[in-house]
Amino acid sequence: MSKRAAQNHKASAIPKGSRATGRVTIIDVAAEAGVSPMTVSRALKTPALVQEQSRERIMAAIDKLGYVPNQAAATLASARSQVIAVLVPSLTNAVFIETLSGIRDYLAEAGYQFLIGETGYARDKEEQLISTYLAHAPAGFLLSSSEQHEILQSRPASRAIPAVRMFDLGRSNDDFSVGFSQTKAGYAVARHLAERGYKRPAFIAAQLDPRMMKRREGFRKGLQDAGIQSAVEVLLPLPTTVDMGAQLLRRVLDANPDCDAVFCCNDDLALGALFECQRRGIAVPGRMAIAGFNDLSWAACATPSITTVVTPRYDIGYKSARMLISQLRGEDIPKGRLDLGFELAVREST
Amino acid sequence: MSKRAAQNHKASAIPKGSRATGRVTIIDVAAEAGVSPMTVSRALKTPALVQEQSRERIMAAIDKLGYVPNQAAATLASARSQVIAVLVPSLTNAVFIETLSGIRDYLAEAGYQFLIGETGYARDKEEQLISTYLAHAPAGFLLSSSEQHEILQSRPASRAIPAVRMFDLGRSNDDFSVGFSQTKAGYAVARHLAERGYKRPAFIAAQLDPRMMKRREGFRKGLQDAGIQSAVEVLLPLPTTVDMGAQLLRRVLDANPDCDAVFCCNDDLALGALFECQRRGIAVPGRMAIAGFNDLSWAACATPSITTVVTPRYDIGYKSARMLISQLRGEDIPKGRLDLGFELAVREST
DNA sequence: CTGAAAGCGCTTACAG
DNA sequence: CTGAAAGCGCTTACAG
Repeated sequence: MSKRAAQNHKASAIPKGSRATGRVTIIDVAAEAGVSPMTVSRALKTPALVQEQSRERIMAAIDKLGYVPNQAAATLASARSQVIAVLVPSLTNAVFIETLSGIRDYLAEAGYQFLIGETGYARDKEEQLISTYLAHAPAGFLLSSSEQHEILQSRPASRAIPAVRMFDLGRSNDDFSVGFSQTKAGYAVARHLAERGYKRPAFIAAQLDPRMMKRREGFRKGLQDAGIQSAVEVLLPLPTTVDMGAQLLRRVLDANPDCDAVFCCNDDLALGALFECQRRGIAVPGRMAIAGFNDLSWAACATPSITTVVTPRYDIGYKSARMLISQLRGEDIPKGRLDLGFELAVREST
Repeated sequence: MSKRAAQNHKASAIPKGSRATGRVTIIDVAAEAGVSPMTVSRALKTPALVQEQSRERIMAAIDKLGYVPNQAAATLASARSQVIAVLVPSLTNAVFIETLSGIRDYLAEAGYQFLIGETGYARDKEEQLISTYLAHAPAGFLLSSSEQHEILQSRPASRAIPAVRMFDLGRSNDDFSVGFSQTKAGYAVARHLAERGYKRPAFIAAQLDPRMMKRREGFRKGLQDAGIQSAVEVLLPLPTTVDMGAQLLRRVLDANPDCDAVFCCNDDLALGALFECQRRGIAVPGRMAIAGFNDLSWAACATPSITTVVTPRYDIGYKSARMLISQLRGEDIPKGRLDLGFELAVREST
């Protein structure tokens, strides 16, 4: 039994000047199992390289002593950590939460932890978070905007940290991204409303991030291609809430009472718009059609049920994480965009 | 300029057998500033102990070289990390997300990072996560159940890791907890319904965790004290969704058509119940009153607006983190429970 | 399949 | 206010 292991059993004198932490180390396990520390390390990381008999004795020693590996030491020695830094715009938005669930599920399988940063849709905040996280030597980054990507890629090649961009697809195939086309999704909603015969559709949005702007762009183009003129657009650079949806609908009606449909750039706004219609006795969809975005849990069971764009947000998280870990493992995966697509769920509200 | 710093400027030959990472270290900064590494370390951690002139030269060197501290090395050397492990039951529940926002805000101010674990309301999952996180030598834990607390406290005193329990209050003053009384909140809802004159209130719940059971217990007691008999209780051990609220309401009506009010153990269920009433043409609150729990964003602006219990979930996160950091800093804070209370928001639905 | 030596980049514990 | 030495607990890079 090693000196340190002994400390765990009887209060032996701590050597003068010692910094002993009392922690069980790989050295204690090695002594207990009668092998070298190096073999213990191998038994943990690459068991196939260790003789079965040694492996068994090592595992028994680990159990007996209650050994817990010290990640800080491993990270320092290998210059690689098992931590992935994830940056999302908001933590109060169900969409990103589900993406985090996907990330978590994949990383848990793969044996990684993750740090979550919330950028608040602000670029300087993003940069600050990246600096902070670099100190943790993360193995990789999962990001939700393109600028950060560039920051990481500008590092010297030897120190490059892999990154995958989520939600939106990169413009080129030069980097890794997983998502779907926001523009096409907006376009699809416009075409659907046109086909249903709505003449004066409005667009409302809050939390004006680049993705919202792409949905709007696609929506405009769709209306244009259908020969329809948008009734009105109301955009507010404030956080998205259900109540905000009610407010925006009021503004739409004030500005253009002829409006007969509204594309809400997310389901929170759509729910608020629906409640506002109910409050005013406006029939949905008879007098006003409502379309949302994301298919959050209430969209399908609202009265009336809400037409919305079903987005693959869980999958975006899961597959972004998978793409990142593949890179880390040096697997030969093609660079480029993974387009997971979207679906338009047509329901009662349109 | 040190050997390593030089490497960053010109591709000097890498010594045979070297493990140089190419990273700028505290040694490079020290050389650049003309002080010892120890002084650089002090300038970063305890600037007050370093002469202003040295400090300025050090900061200039840090800027010039682009030094980023290596947390793994710091953690290994000091046996303390700047990471807090947070365990919450679910990441798809807005309640816990807002709690995480509070935690994040306080920890960001205090210079800590955090790892988030999702227990899925399962005890074995909790224990497994604690083991995993212990390998990261977290400075402390923020937990949401009591069992884990005991696991951590059973460690030898010298290696004890501080923990604070969130949401629910501890039974005694022996440990740290921040939350409110779930039982009293349930009680308050019952008394409110009784005062409004409802005769046959039902209770519905999903995701049956201990907190739900306490709300139910309080609700029962409140009805009893008001001399009212509950119409029926429907509990399902499945995840909470809006649609589940609609299903549960249907079951209540099937089992007891006389029911005139329902206490939904959270707002997701309440929203689903409201939609189901609208679908069936059941007047709310005329024929059926609905009360929820948590005051999520839609409760106040639904049609009709939903009576609910306003819970201090952001504050629970913020103040739990504050309590934990106080402990870490060795500040003299009294052990015990911090009761943040709750509020009953009486609205149109009751 | 296994091990001895050196090193990762910090901080501790002294000593001045 | 400052610094030289040792050590935190692992993994790398060899060598067998």
